[in-house]
Amino acid sequence: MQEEVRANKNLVVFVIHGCTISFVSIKNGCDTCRKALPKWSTQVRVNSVQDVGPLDDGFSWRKYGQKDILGAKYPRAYFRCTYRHTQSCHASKQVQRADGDPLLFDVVYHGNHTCAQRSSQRPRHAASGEHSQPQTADGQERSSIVSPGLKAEGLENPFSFQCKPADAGSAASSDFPAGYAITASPFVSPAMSECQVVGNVLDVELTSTTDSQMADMDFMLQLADPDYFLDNSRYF
DNA sequence: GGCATTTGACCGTC
DNA sequence: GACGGTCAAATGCC
Repeated sequence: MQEEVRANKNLVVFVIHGCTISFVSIKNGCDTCRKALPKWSTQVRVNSVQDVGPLDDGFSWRKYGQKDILGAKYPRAYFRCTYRHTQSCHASKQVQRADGDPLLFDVVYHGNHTCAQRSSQRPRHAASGEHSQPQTADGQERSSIVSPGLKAEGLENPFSFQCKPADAGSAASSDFPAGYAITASPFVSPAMSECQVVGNVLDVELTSTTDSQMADMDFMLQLADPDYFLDNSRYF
């Protein structure tokens, strides 16, 4: 499943079937807290140009900006969590249509939601903008849909995994406790049937070619608790 | 009225 | 100076 892993002492980047997940270590001497936030991206394909359903990932986002990016055909939209101020949730994301494929969106997430709120209610401007709720042909709102294959595996949240150390006795895995569960919220798309998440993060086998500390780590990557990940970032 | 998006201006980084 | 990211005033919708 792993396509590529790029890692050094400060940064680890996973590229898995088109889905890039990068973590900036909190120990890398960054200037701001924002830079220490986990960052990952995914690509989402829609069925039609008008179909922006996949951009509703279950959280409530507020658009705060849009920029034309040099060399990019389409502008980049900037979103932050609606509860940024009320709950100090600093999750944000950037959405940009791919140049070569208008049906493909590049979505980059920064930080994890510290708010516990999902966008169960329909956004006020659901008919416009880039995170409208997916709707059925008759205009009814589509309920949350879980990827069938993952649902079959008993995962209500398709991107919530259990840690799976390859070797419970190894020094590396002892600090990465089995059963440690966190949630990759951005990938919980209620619009799974409407789109194709090009990259799925399921099982990451991380093998270092440059750092002996990283040798043959095999674990289930989980995203919702970056603090834990960053605390253990010495492995990267 | 409250909350959302839009969009030009501003700021920080390279 | 160019560029990307964010701010905030203006505006619109419910």
